Amino acid sequence: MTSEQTITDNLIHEFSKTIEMFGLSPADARLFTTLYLNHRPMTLDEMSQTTGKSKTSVNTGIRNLSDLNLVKQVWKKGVRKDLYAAEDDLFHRFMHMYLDKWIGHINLQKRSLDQLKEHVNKRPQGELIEEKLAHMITFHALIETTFHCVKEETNHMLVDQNKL
Amino acid sequence: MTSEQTITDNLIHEFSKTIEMFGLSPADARLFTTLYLNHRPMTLDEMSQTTGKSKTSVNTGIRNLSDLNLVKQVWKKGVRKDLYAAEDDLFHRFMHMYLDKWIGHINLQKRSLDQLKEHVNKRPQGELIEEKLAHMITFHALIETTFHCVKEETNHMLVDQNKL
DNA sequence: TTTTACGTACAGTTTAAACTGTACGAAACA
DNA sequence: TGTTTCGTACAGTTTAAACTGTACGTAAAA
Repeated sequence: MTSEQTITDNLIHEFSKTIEMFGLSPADARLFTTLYLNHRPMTLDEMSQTTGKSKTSVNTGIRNLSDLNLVKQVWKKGVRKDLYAAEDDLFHRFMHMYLDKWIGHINLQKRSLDQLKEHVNKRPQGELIEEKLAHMITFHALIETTFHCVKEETNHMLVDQNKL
Repeated sequence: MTSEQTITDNLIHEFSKTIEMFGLSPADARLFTTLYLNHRPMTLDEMSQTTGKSKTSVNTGIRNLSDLNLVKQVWKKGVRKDLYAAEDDLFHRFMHMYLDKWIGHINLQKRSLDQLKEHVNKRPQGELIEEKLAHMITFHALIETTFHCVKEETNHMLVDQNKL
């Protein structure tokens, strides 16, 4: 019983570190893992008790995870409290969340840099800055094509029939 | 003059956000960008003055960036102070730094999860956990192959002759 | 309708990270 | 040799993030 608990704790601890790699805070990562390892949907109170955090913390954590489409709300007849569950298909969900974050950022930056380029063009002096700016733009372009490639690949990537 | 300064400031601000995407702290990202946009190597004191941070902060920041191989120390005859410069070839450097972080992490986790699997195997009860654990392992495997693919691709990716 | 139970907004608190100033050891200069 | 100038270790401070408890609005139950 006790060592069973320790194994689960270890599992939560380890897996959360991987979730953190996708840009989630330690707390949110831990919350997600808790939800994922639980065999059925959980209420805010249950999560609060399991994670040892306040209900408010859990609430904001769940909102973060929902915004990232990593968690879904679940309805069960006769249950008044909100129920939440981790989404299946971990790999595709996380990858898409991640890649979209990257691609979205790069798109923003492309616009910002182009705009700055306009301003730099109009002044005579800026050869040095201008050169760097060009490098920065190609830098972003390279990142963009890389992540678009990854997105393509992961889209075509087969996952076993259990939906992971 | 003043608007020239604002343009550079904007540039630093924007580009730092991209650097942060690679997992660097805002402060470290800003420091790197400052160094990158400067046309020549800088001393700790110069960076301290330019970023408005204390020398100690700059020092630890530089150490972080050096550990990630994003910054190099430069020697110049007759100059006593340490000089630092941003590495060229931004794209490959950052990508490798990033991919290595991911791949290193996944390798660690593979070992941890395998080890946990051993323990789970030995107890009768754990069908549920066992199933999840299997999913987690394939999850890591998928991530691994993905990032190995990316590494292959970026290795073969050509960058213009200016070395970016 | 009144009562109860839930989710969430908000203000205040705790905790962790970032940062600073002083002080010290080592290397360059005289 | 003594003196100066640098980099960095360390303790203390500031700042930002995470977290909590109360209090309120809303919807279900009685």
